[in-house]
Amino acid sequence: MKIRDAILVLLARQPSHGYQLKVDYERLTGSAPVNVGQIYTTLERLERDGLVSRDPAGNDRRVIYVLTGQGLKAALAWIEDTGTSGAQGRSAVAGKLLLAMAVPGVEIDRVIDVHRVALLDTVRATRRQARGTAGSAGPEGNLESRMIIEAEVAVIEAELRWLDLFEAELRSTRRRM
Amino acid sequence: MKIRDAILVLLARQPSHGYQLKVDYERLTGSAPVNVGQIYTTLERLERDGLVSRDPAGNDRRVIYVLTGQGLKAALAWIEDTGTSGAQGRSAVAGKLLLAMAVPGVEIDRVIDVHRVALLDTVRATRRQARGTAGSAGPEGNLESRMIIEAEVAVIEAELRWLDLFEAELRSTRRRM
DNA sequence: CATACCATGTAAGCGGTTACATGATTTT
DNA sequence: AAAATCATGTAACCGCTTACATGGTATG
Repeated sequence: MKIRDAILVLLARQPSHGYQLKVDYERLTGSAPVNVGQIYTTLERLERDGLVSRDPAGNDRRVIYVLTGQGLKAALAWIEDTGTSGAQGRSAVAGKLLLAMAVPGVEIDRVIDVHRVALLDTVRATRRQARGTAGSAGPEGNLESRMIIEAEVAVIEAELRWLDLFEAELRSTRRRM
Repeated sequence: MKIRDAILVLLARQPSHGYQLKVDYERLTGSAPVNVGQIYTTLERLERDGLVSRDPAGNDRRVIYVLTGQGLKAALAWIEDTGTSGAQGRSAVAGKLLLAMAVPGVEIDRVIDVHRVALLDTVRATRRQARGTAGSAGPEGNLESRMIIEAEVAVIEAELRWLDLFEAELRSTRRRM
Protein backbone atom coordinates (compact mmCIF):
# COMPACT_ATOMS: atom_id res chain seq x y z
CA MET A 1 0.00 0.00 0.00
CA LYS A 2 1.33 3.36 -1.00
CA ILE A 3 1.18 6.22 1.45
CA ARG A 4 -0.20 8.45 -1.29
CA ASP A 5 -3.42 6.45 -1.58
CA ALA A 6 -3.77 6.15 2.19
CA ILE A 7 -3.51 9.94 2.52
CA LEU A 8 -6.30 10.43 -0.01
CA VAL A 9 -8.59 8.05 1.88
CA LEU A 10 -7.74 9.63 5.24
CA LEU A 11 -8.62 13.05 3.81
CA ALA A 12 -11.92 11.58 2.59
CA ARG A 13 -12.73 11.14 6.29
CA GLN A 14 -11.90 14.70 7.28
CA PRO A 15 -9.51 17.55 6.42
CA SER A 16 -6.25 17.03 8.29
CA HIS A 17 -2.73 18.35 8.69
CA GLY A 18 0.37 16.31 7.94
CA TYR A 19 1.20 15.17 11.43
CA GLN A 20 -2.40 14.09 12.04
CA LEU A 21 -2.25 11.98 8.87
CA LYS A 22 0.82 10.21 10.19
CA VAL A 23 -0.86 9.42 13.51
CA ASP A 24 -4.14 8.28 11.91
CA TYR A 25 -2.39 6.15 9.33
CA GLU A 26 -0.33 4.29 11.90
CA ARG A 27 -3.33 3.73 14.16
CA LEU A 28 -5.80 2.65 11.49
CA THR A 29 -3.52 0.29 9.59
CA GLY A 30 -1.27 -0.87 12.44
CA SER A 31 1.68 0.32 10.44
CA ALA A 32 5.17 0.74 11.81
CA PRO A 33 6.07 4.38 12.48
CA VAL A 34 6.15 6.37 9.25
CA ASN A 35 8.58 9.15 8.54
CA VAL A 36 6.57 12.35 8.78
CA GLY A 37 8.79 13.96 6.18
CA GLN A 38 7.39 11.65 3.58
CA ILE A 39 3.86 12.74 4.38
CA TYR A 40 4.76 16.35 3.69
CA THR A 41 6.53 15.69 0.41
CA THR A 42 3.66 13.46 -0.72
CA LEU A 43 1.17 16.19 0.17
CA GLU A 44 3.17 18.64 -1.93
CA ARG A 45 2.97 16.32 -4.94
CA LEU A 46 -0.75 15.74 -4.37
CA GLU A 47 -1.30 19.49 -4.21
CA ARG A 48 0.73 19.99 -7.37
CA ASP A 49 -1.40 17.37 -9.13
CA GLY A 50 -4.66 18.96 -8.02
CA LEU A 51 -5.84 16.13 -5.74
CA VAL A 52 -5.64 18.12 -2.51
CA SER A 53 -5.59 21.81 -1.61
CA ARG A 54 -4.79 23.88 1.44
CA ASP A 55 -7.72 24.74 3.63
CA PRO A 56 -7.74 28.45 4.60
CA ALA A 57 -8.74 27.26 8.08
CA GLY A 58 -5.08 26.38 8.58
CA ASN A 59 -2.61 28.79 10.20
CA ASP A 60 1.11 29.28 10.81
CA ARG A 61 1.17 26.31 13.10
CA ARG A 62 -0.86 23.85 11.07
CA VAL A 63 -1.40 23.41 7.35
CA ILE A 64 -4.79 21.83 6.82
CA TYR A 65 -5.32 19.88 3.61
CA VAL A 66 -8.67 19.04 2.00
CA LEU A 67 -9.54 16.78 -0.92
CA THR A 68 -10.48 18.38 -4.21
CA GLY A 69 -13.27 16.82 -6.25
CA GLN A 70 -10.63 15.03 -8.27
CA GLY A 71 -8.98 13.85 -5.05
CA LEU A 72 -12.20 12.38 -3.67
CA LYS A 73 -12.76 10.58 -6.95
CA ALA A 74 -9.23 9.13 -6.78
CA ALA A 75 -9.72 8.01 -3.17
CA LEU A 76 -12.97 6.17 -3.93
CA ALA A 77 -11.49 4.64 -7.06
CA TRP A 78 -8.52 3.29 -5.12
CA ILE A 79 -10.79 1.69 -2.53
CA GLU A 80 -12.50 -0.32 -5.23
CA ASP A 81 -9.42 -1.02 -7.31
CA THR A 82 -8.77 -4.74 -7.22
CA GLY A 83 -5.75 -4.63 -9.52
CA THR A 84 -3.21 -4.35 -6.74
CA SER A 85 -4.85 -6.90 -4.44
CA GLY A 86 -3.31 -10.26 -4.88
CA ALA A 87 -0.57 -10.45 -7.40
CA GLN A 88 2.14 -8.09 -6.29
CA GLY A 89 3.04 -9.33 -2.85
CA ARG A 90 3.63 -13.05 -3.28
CA SER A 91 5.50 -14.54 -0.36
CA ALA A 92 8.73 -13.14 1.03
CA VAL A 93 9.97 -16.55 2.12
CA ALA A 94 9.05 -18.24 -1.15
CA GLY A 95 11.16 -15.89 -3.26
CA LYS A 96 14.09 -16.26 -0.92
CA LEU A 97 13.99 -20.06 -0.79
CA LEU A 98 13.51 -20.52 -4.52
CA LEU A 99 16.66 -18.49 -5.05
CA ALA A 100 18.54 -20.20 -2.22
CA MET A 101 17.70 -23.62 -3.63
CA ALA A 102 19.66 -22.79 -6.78
CA VAL A 103 22.88 -22.09 -4.86
CA PRO A 104 25.23 -25.07 -4.65
CA GLY A 105 26.29 -25.79 -1.09
CA VAL A 106 23.19 -24.37 0.59
CA GLU A 107 21.51 -26.91 2.87
CA ILE A 108 17.98 -26.04 1.85
CA ASP A 109 16.27 -28.29 4.42
CA ARG A 110 18.05 -26.53 7.26
CA VAL A 111 17.19 -23.11 5.82
CA ILE A 112 13.55 -24.14 5.63
CA ASP A 113 13.65 -25.07 9.31
CA VAL A 114 15.30 -21.79 10.27
CA HIS A 115 12.53 -19.83 8.60
CA ARG A 116 9.76 -22.07 9.91
CA VAL A 117 10.92 -21.60 13.48
CA ALA A 118 11.14 -17.83 13.02
CA LEU A 119 7.63 -17.64 11.52
CA LEU A 120 6.16 -19.80 14.28
CA ASP A 121 7.79 -17.54 16.84
CA THR A 122 6.32 -14.50 15.14
CA VAL A 123 2.82 -15.99 15.15
CA ARG A 124 3.11 -16.80 18.83
CA ALA A 125 4.43 -13.32 19.63
CA THR A 126 1.66 -11.68 17.61
CA ARG A 127 -1.07 -13.68 19.37
CA ARG A 128 0.49 -12.97 22.77
CA GLN A 129 0.57 -9.28 21.94
CA ALA A 130 -3.10 -9.50 20.97
CA ARG A 131 -4.03 -10.81 24.38
CA GLY A 132 -1.87 -8.14 25.99
CA THR A 133 -3.72 -5.39 24.12
CA ALA A 134 -7.02 -6.65 25.53
CA GLY A 135 -8.57 -3.53 26.93
CA SER A 136 -11.76 -1.53 26.90
CA ALA A 137 -14.11 -2.56 24.10
CA GLY A 138 -14.90 -6.05 22.85
CA PRO A 139 -13.33 -9.34 23.88
CA GLU A 140 -9.80 -8.32 22.89
CA GLY A 141 -9.32 -4.70 21.94
CA ASN A 142 -11.36 -2.98 19.27
CA LEU A 143 -12.30 -4.25 15.84
CA GLU A 144 -9.40 -2.54 14.05
CA SER A 145 -6.72 -3.91 16.38
CA ARG A 146 -8.11 -7.41 16.12
CA MET A 147 -8.26 -7.29 12.33
CA ILE A 148 -4.72 -5.95 12.08
CA ILE A 149 -3.49 -8.87 14.16
CA GLU A 150 -5.46 -11.34 12.06
CA ALA A 151 -4.06 -9.89 8.83
CA GLU A 152 -0.51 -10.44 10.07
CA VAL A 153 -1.29 -13.94 11.28
CA ALA A 154 -3.04 -14.86 8.03
CA VAL A 155 -0.04 -13.89 5.92
CA ILE A 156 2.43 -15.70 8.16
CA GLU A 157 0.32 -18.84 8.22
CA ALA A 158 0.19 -18.76 4.43
CA GLU A 159 3.98 -18.71 4.38
CA LEU A 160 4.12 -21.60 6.85
CA ARG A 161 1.78 -23.65 4.68
CA TRP A 162 3.95 -22.87 1.67
CA LEU A 163 7.05 -24.03 3.57
CA ASP A 164 5.35 -27.35 4.32
CA LEU A 165 4.40 -27.75 0.69
CA PHE A 166 7.89 -26.89 -0.48
CA GLU A 167 9.44 -29.40 1.87
CA ALA A 168 7.07 -32.12 0.73
CA GLU A 169 7.75 -31.36 -2.94
CA LEU A 170 11.49 -31.45 -2.35
CA ARG A 171 11.25 -34.87 -0.71
CA SER A 172 9.02 -36.26 -3.43
CA THR A 173 11.31 -34.91 -6.14
CA ARG A 174 14.33 -36.53 -4.48
CA ARG A 175 12.51 -39.85 -4.19
CA ARG A 176 11.75 -39.69 -7.91
CA MET A 177 15.47 -39.45 -8.74
CA MET B 1 12.46 -8.94 -1.83
CA LYS B 2 15.05 -6.47 -2.98
CA ILE B 3 16.75 -6.98 -6.29
CA ARG B 4 20.09 -6.28 -4.65
CA ASP B 5 19.87 -9.39 -2.48
CA ALA B 6 18.62 -11.51 -5.35
CA ILE B 7 21.60 -10.44 -7.46
CA LEU B 8 24.02 -11.50 -4.72
CA VAL B 9 22.40 -14.93 -4.48
CA LEU B 10 22.35 -15.37 -8.25
CA LEU B 11 26.06 -14.53 -8.38
CA ALA B 12 26.63 -17.13 -5.66
CA ARG B 13 25.47 -19.66 -8.26
CA GLN B 14 27.81 -18.47 -10.98
CA PRO B 15 29.45 -15.32 -12.36
CA SER B 16 27.02 -13.57 -14.68
CA HIS B 17 26.47 -10.43 -16.73
CA GLY B 18 23.61 -8.00 -16.13
CA TYR B 19 21.22 -9.25 -18.74
CA GLN B 20 21.69 -12.83 -17.62
CA LEU B 21 20.81 -11.80 -14.07
CA LYS B 22 17.57 -10.28 -15.28
CA VAL B 23 16.59 -13.45 -17.14
CA ASP B 24 17.55 -15.77 -14.27
CA TYR B 25 15.81 -13.65 -11.69
CA GLU B 26 12.52 -13.62 -13.60
CA ARG B 27 12.67 -17.34 -14.27
CA LEU B 28 13.64 -18.48 -10.78
CA THR B 29 11.25 -16.28 -8.83
CA GLY B 30 8.42 -16.01 -11.35
CA SER B 31 8.75 -12.26 -11.16
CA ALA B 32 7.17 -9.86 -13.59
CA PRO B 33 9.65 -8.46 -16.13
CA VAL B 34 12.31 -6.39 -14.39
CA ASN B 35 13.79 -3.25 -15.88
CA VAL B 36 17.30 -4.22 -16.91
CA GLY B 37 18.52 -0.72 -16.21
CA GLN B 38 17.98 -1.28 -12.53
CA ILE B 39 20.18 -4.36 -12.62
CA TYR B 40 23.06 -2.32 -14.01
CA THR B 41 22.74 0.53 -11.53
CA THR B 42 22.47 -1.95 -8.67
CA LEU B 43 25.57 -3.77 -9.90
CA GLU B 44 27.43 -0.43 -9.91
CA ARG B 45 26.49 0.18 -6.29
CA LEU B 46 27.44 -3.37 -5.33
CA GLU B 47 30.80 -2.92 -7.03
CA ARG B 48 31.33 0.40 -5.29
CA ASP B 49 30.58 -1.27 -1.94
CA GLY B 50 32.99 -4.12 -2.58
CA LEU B 51 30.43 -6.92 -2.78
CA VAL B 52 31.01 -7.73 -6.44
CA SER B 53 33.82 -7.14 -8.92
CA ARG B 54 34.29 -7.33 -12.66
CA ASP B 55 35.60 -10.60 -13.96
CA PRO B 56 38.45 -10.09 -16.47
CA ALA B 57 36.79 -12.87 -18.50
CA GLY B 58 34.30 -10.25 -19.68
CA ASN B 59 34.76 -8.28 -22.88
CA ASP B 60 33.35 -5.31 -24.77
CA ARG B 61 30.10 -7.09 -25.32
CA ARG B 62 29.54 -8.52 -21.86
CA VAL B 63 30.55 -7.33 -18.42
CA ILE B 64 30.86 -10.38 -16.17
CA TYR B 65 30.46 -9.83 -12.43
CA VAL B 66 31.69 -12.13 -9.65
CA LEU B 67 31.08 -12.11 -5.91
CA THR B 68 33.85 -10.96 -3.62
CA GLY B 69 34.38 -12.75 -0.32
CA GLN B 70 32.34 -10.08 1.34
CA GLY B 71 29.64 -10.49 -1.29
CA LEU B 72 29.36 -14.23 -0.74
CA LYS B 73 29.10 -13.64 2.98
CA ALA B 74 26.29 -11.14 2.41
CA ALA B 75 24.43 -13.55 0.09
CA LEU B 76 24.54 -16.42 2.58
CA ALA B 77 23.55 -14.12 5.45
CA TRP B 78 20.51 -12.87 3.52
CA ILE B 79 19.35 -16.42 2.83
CA GLU B 80 19.23 -17.16 6.53
CA ASP B 81 17.94 -13.77 7.63
CA THR B 82 14.47 -14.28 9.09
CA GLY B 83 13.97 -10.63 10.01
CA THR B 84 12.23 -9.71 6.79
CA SER B 85 10.11 -12.86 6.57
CA GLY B 86 6.68 -12.27 7.97
CA ALA B 87 6.09 -8.83 9.39
CA GLN B 88 6.58 -6.40 6.55
CA GLY B 89 4.06 -7.46 3.95
CA ARG B 90 0.79 -7.84 5.82
CA SER B 91 -2.17 -8.04 3.53
CA ALA B 92 -2.84 -5.59 0.72
CA VAL B 93 -6.60 -5.94 1.01
CA ALA B 94 -6.62 -5.65 4.80
CA GLY B 95 -4.88 -2.28 4.81
CA LYS B 96 -7.20 -0.98 2.13
CA LEU B 97 -10.41 -2.11 3.81
CA LEU B 98 -9.42 -0.94 7.27
CA LEU B 99 -8.91 2.52 5.81
CA ALA B 100 -12.05 2.35 3.67
CA MET B 101 -14.14 1.37 6.67
CA ALA B 102 -13.33 4.70 8.31
CA VAL B 103 -14.73 6.73 5.41
CA PRO B 104 -18.34 7.81 5.88
CA GLY B 105 -20.52 6.86 2.94
CA VAL B 106 -18.49 3.86 1.85
CA GLU B 107 -20.60 0.70 1.62
CA ILE B 108 -18.03 -1.57 3.15
CA ASP B 109 -19.98 -4.81 2.60
CA ARG B 110 -20.14 -4.16 -1.11
CA VAL B 111 -16.43 -3.28 -1.23
CA ILE B 112 -15.66 -6.56 0.52
CA ASP B 113 -17.62 -8.43 -2.14
CA VAL B 114 -15.86 -6.61 -4.97
CA HIS B 115 -12.48 -7.64 -3.63
CA ARG B 116 -13.56 -11.18 -2.83
CA VAL B 117 -14.77 -11.74 -6.38
CA ALA B 118 -11.55 -10.32 -7.81
CA LEU B 119 -9.40 -12.54 -5.56
CA LEU B 120 -11.42 -15.64 -6.42
CA ASP B 121 -11.02 -14.84 -10.11
CA THR B 122 -7.27 -14.47 -9.62
CA VAL B 123 -7.01 -17.84 -7.88
CA ARG B 124 -8.93 -19.52 -10.65
CA ALA B 125 -6.84 -17.82 -13.34
CA THR B 126 -3.62 -18.78 -11.56
CA ARG B 127 -4.65 -22.43 -11.27
CA ARG B 128 -5.76 -22.49 -14.89
CA GLN B 129 -2.44 -21.03 -15.93
CA ALA B 130 -0.73 -23.75 -13.90
CA ARG B 131 -2.44 -26.46 -15.90
CA GLY B 132 -1.61 -24.61 -19.10
CA THR B 133 2.09 -24.58 -18.22
CA ALA B 134 2.03 -28.36 -17.82
CA GLY B 135 4.90 -29.48 -19.96
CA SER B 136 8.01 -31.54 -19.85
CA ALA B 137 8.98 -32.62 -16.34
CA GLY B 138 6.72 -33.67 -13.49
CA PRO B 139 2.95 -33.67 -13.31
CA GLU B 140 2.58 -29.93 -14.04
CA GLY B 141 5.75 -28.13 -15.03
CA ASN B 142 8.90 -28.20 -12.96
CA LEU B 143 9.31 -27.76 -9.22
CA GLU B 144 10.02 -24.04 -9.42
CA SER B 145 6.99 -23.22 -11.54
CA ARG B 146 4.72 -25.20 -9.29
CA MET B 147 6.05 -23.56 -6.13
CA ILE B 148 5.72 -20.08 -7.63
CA ILE B 149 2.07 -20.79 -8.40
CA GLU B 150 1.51 -22.16 -4.91
CA ALA B 151 3.09 -19.09 -3.33
CA GLU B 152 0.69 -16.80 -5.17
CA VAL B 153 -2.29 -18.96 -4.33
CA ALA B 154 -1.30 -19.20 -0.67
CA VAL B 155 -1.14 -15.42 -0.28
CA ILE B 156 -4.44 -14.84 -2.08
CA GLU B 157 -6.19 -17.51 -0.02
CA ALA B 158 -4.90 -15.84 3.13
CA GLU B 159 -6.50 -12.62 1.97
CA LEU B 160 -9.77 -14.41 1.22
CA ARG B 161 -9.78 -15.93 4.71
CA TRP B 162 -9.17 -12.49 6.17
CA LEU B 163 -12.08 -11.07 4.18
CA ASP B 164 -14.40 -13.75 5.61
CA LEU B 165 -13.18 -12.98 9.10
CA PHE B 166 -13.61 -9.27 8.60
CA GLU B 167 -17.16 -9.71 7.33
CA ALA B 168 -18.07 -11.92 10.26
CA GLU B 169 -16.61 -9.45 12.75
CA LEU B 170 -18.49 -6.58 11.15
CA ARG B 171 -21.78 -8.47 11.43
CA SER B 172 -21.15 -9.47 15.02
CA THR B 173 -20.18 -5.91 15.94
CA ARG B 174 -23.37 -4.57 14.41
CA ARG B 175 -25.48 -7.14 16.25
CA ARG B 176 -23.89 -6.02 19.49
CA MET B 177 -25.06 -2.44 18.91
C1' DC C 1 12.96 25.48 33.50
C1' DA C 2 13.76 21.18 31.34
C1' DT C 3 11.85 17.55 28.80
C1' DA C 4 8.68 15.52 25.83
C1' DC C 5 5.76 15.94 22.19
C1' DC C 6 3.64 18.59 18.26
C1' DA C 7 4.41 20.28 13.68
C1' DT C 8 6.75 21.45 9.54
C1' DG C 9 10.25 21.01 6.75
C1' DT C 10 15.18 19.75 3.98
C1' DA C 11 18.96 16.62 2.27
C1' DA C 12 21.05 12.45 0.78
C1' DG C 13 20.74 7.95 -0.82
C1' DC C 14 18.63 3.51 -2.14
C1' DG C 15 14.98 1.17 -4.64
C1' DG C 16 11.78 0.85 -8.34
C1' DT C 17 9.33 2.23 -12.80
C1' DT C 18 8.92 4.15 -17.38
C1' DA C 19 11.09 5.59 -21.14
C1' DC C 20 14.62 6.31 -24.33
C1' DA C 21 19.31 5.58 -26.89
C1' DT C 22 22.74 2.70 -28.97
C1' DG C 23 24.67 -1.03 -31.25
C1' DA C 24 25.65 -6.15 -31.85
C1' DT C 25 23.89 -10.70 -32.73
C1' DT C 26 20.53 -13.98 -34.01
C1' DT C 27 16.44 -15.49 -36.22
C1' DT C 28 13.10 -15.50 -39.84
C1' DA D 1 17.07 -7.65 -45.61
C1' DA D 2 13.89 -7.08 -41.76
C1' DA D 3 12.66 -8.12 -37.18
C1' DA D 4 13.48 -9.90 -32.74
C1' DT D 5 16.40 -10.44 -29.08
C1' DC D 6 20.77 -9.55 -26.59
C1' DA D 7 23.35 -6.29 -23.99
C1' DT D 8 24.61 -2.04 -21.88
C1' DG D 9 23.60 2.08 -20.49
C1' DT D 10 21.23 7.16 -19.19
C1' DA D 11 17.46 10.34 -17.48
C1' DA D 12 13.58 11.59 -14.87
C1' DC D 13 10.45 10.79 -11.39
C1' DC D 14 8.11 8.63 -7.49
C1' DG D 15 8.51 6.21 -3.13
C1' DC D 16 10.75 5.11 1.13
C1' DT D 17 14.33 5.52 4.88
C1' DT D 18 17.63 7.85 7.85
C1' DA D 19 18.97 11.85 9.58
C1' DC D 20 19.01 16.53 10.74
C1' DA D 21 17.10 21.50 11.60
C1' DT D 22 13.76 24.56 13.56
C1' DG D 23 10.48 26.25 16.58
C1' DG D 24 5.92 26.02 19.20
C1' DT D 25 3.21 23.88 23.00
C1' DA D 26 2.33 21.33 26.95
C1' DT D 27 3.71 18.88 31.08
C1' DG D 28 6.44 17.74 34.92
